[in-house]
Amino acid sequence: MPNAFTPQAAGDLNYLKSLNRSTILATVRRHPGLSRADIATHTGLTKATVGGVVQVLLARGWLREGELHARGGGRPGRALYLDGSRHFMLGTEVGVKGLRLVACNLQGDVLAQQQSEQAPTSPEATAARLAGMLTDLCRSPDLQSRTCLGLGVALPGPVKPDAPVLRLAPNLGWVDVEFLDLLRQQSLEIAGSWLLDNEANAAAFGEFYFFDGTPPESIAYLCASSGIGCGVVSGDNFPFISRGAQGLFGEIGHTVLQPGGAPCHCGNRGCAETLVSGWKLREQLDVAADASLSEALARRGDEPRVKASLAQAGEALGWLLLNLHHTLNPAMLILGGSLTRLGEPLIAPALAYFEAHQNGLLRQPLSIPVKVIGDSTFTAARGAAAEVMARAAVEL
Amino acid sequence: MPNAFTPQAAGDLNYLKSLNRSTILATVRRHPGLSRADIATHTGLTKATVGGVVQVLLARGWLREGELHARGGGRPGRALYLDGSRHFMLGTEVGVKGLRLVACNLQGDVLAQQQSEQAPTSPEATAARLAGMLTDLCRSPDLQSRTCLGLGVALPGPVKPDAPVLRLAPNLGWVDVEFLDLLRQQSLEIAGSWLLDNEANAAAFGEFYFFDGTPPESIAYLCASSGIGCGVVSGDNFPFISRGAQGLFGEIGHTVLQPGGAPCHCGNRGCAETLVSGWKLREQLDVAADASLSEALARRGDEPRVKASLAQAGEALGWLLLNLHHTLNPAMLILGGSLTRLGEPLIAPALAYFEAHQNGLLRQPLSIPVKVIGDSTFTAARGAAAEVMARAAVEL
DNA sequence: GACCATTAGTTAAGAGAAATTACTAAAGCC
DNA sequence: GGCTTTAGTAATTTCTCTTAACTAATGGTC
Repeated sequence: MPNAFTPQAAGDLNYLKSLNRSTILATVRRHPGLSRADIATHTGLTKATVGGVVQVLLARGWLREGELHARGGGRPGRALYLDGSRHFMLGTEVGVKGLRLVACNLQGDVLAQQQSEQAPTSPEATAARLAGMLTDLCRSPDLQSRTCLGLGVALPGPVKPDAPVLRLAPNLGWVDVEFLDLLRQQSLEIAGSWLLDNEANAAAFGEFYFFDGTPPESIAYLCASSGIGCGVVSGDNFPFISRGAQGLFGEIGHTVLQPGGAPCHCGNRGCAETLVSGWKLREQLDVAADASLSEALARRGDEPRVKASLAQAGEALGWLLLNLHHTLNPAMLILGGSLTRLGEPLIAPALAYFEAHQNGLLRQPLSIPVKVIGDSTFTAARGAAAEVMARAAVEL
Repeated sequence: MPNAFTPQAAGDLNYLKSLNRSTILATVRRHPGLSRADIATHTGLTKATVGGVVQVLLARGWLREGELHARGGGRPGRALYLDGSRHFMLGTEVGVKGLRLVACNLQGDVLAQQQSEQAPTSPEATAARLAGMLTDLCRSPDLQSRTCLGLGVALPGPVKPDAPVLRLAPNLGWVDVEFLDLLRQQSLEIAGSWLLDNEANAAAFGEFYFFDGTPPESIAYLCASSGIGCGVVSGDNFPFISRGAQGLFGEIGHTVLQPGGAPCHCGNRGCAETLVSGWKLREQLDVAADASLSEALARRGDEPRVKASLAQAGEALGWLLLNLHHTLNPAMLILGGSLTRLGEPLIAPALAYFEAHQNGLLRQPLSIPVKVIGDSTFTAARGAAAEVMARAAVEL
């Protein structure tokens, strides 16, 4: 797929340097413990080049040297790891139901987290509240000795592909919000670069960037909560987020599955969200907007009506997974969002539908793995932090 | 979206040079008649760099100098154009109904074309037949004074993303065919690099690469013929084809629109192809496999059954366009493939459906242009030739 | 018509990055 | 201890882009 990190106009030597630095960093990220020599063979760069870049990264606290490991004869190589002790990135998610904040180190470990279950109101008030929580979070003892690389904000709606502007968050009622500017007016003292992204994109990016082990060629993260969104990330050394012309890539909640079906808030009928989404389940099962959907349905799990609704919604979710796969063909599907907390009654039929229908395109099993994140409370926030790290690596 | 031209492992100076050369070439391609100075301001490169690259491109016959154009005072700039007279690329499409061949110059003009309406049989026999036709085509007088940059072959099925192997062409009955190897055994004398791609990808690439005027940020080409496929191309200077993990990106013909609907040859039920596709229309309207669908239906255009079928299929096509848009958000949609020859009875309802439903995601008109290619006989073949040119530009 | 301002394009020198080569460092093996 | 092997560094070379100076060509002005 495309590449996140292509020079807009043309390339100078600076770009080349940045490219190689990011490549080396990505190699260590994916294969912790490699030596300089390993990196050289792995990336195709020469020992000398790798050595130079590694020196810079060590000096800046992005890498640390580990133990020696001998391999038969010869001088043993010095293992290299991401240094998780010198920096941190802030990530936040402004969700329909509340705010989530995390601070991560370079390895993706969460150093501190915080959440508020109070639903956002206006953009301005939310920015003020978020600023307060961020200030609190930054007081965590574990962060004091570290350098901040920046702040990422995830929002539940499409974001302009070329500017940090939220275009529309239907479930918040926000339109064309330049949220970072509102935050800046709060005179926050947060160093580094700030960025804004859609929650599904951020979550997808985080799952890809901080993947345990060698990440797949690409992933699609399906975010099922109040609405249904999807983020796609791919790319070897520069994870790339597919955004589309207007930032609407992955707005699969409004793909039409039943022409003439139930009306959707987008104006059409029979959108995917009218079959499976938080707002639809609440409507169908009479759960109040301020109550927790998962708790309410857990209590009422034995009601036939609840069972049937969840099974039906689950099947629709599987249907969406299938169409997503046949359209984007990601190497891995990840299912997250608050709806995964509804558990087996929803997830099992979704996976069953997908498993039963995914083959056929090549007349052989495709076996695309589907990973379900049971608790994705901080997934998008952590992903926003990952985006900050990726940008910092380029600008280093 | 991602970027076609990212170094797999790491970047050397060679890569940088190639990057800038391609950028400059892309600038001339998109804005014929620019001077060196214009290119410099346009790309951000310096006059010196541009001058050097242009000299090389002139020497190799990729560019030609045109007239002077004065702009007020000062020395007038020398217009630069792609040189359409020194090279050519060969492109072929192995279609379900026959073979199509074109030779293009650097500007995308078709210098020679040829087609055979005889359906392909085995891969080996088809390679032999194609080789003969290619040899014929290369005898065209207009090609004699030119250098061949290579050969591109488009096939109706998914191709491995990292190797020139056709994985499956259901409508040809081919499985895992290394078609370029079969062609090589024909001892063809065609210089340059050879490549293989899916027909929708090739067509999409060609429409993007040889776009008249400044191309949109990205395009999705929906190919409606025997089956339904889709190709997506994006990227500024290095048009990138989205391929997915297994080369199945854009296999939207098998997205499920009606669970439990009519059976599809892929094994599932209710795939998009069961609602709109060449094979479905033939089945529905009793058109023999060896007859021309468009001619048969043109004759029978007044039958209510034909009208109803086409209207229904057209609406399904619009539905597909809509879901494609909401999933990929391309800046432009192009509708091609042999089914567009069925004309208004099919196309009008498709466009009407799309127009009526495309808005809503941002609460404002999205106005994604939809371009219909009435006769796309040589579109995929020309696109394959475009891919050859793009590769040659990188390897130059 | 000489001169100047302005823009286009080339040439030459300088800076930066990676490749090549040669070297030092540190281990195992004999 | 010496040899072999591999890791990492240092010096040199090569390549590319940039900077700056220069030449080229035009229009405008006195």
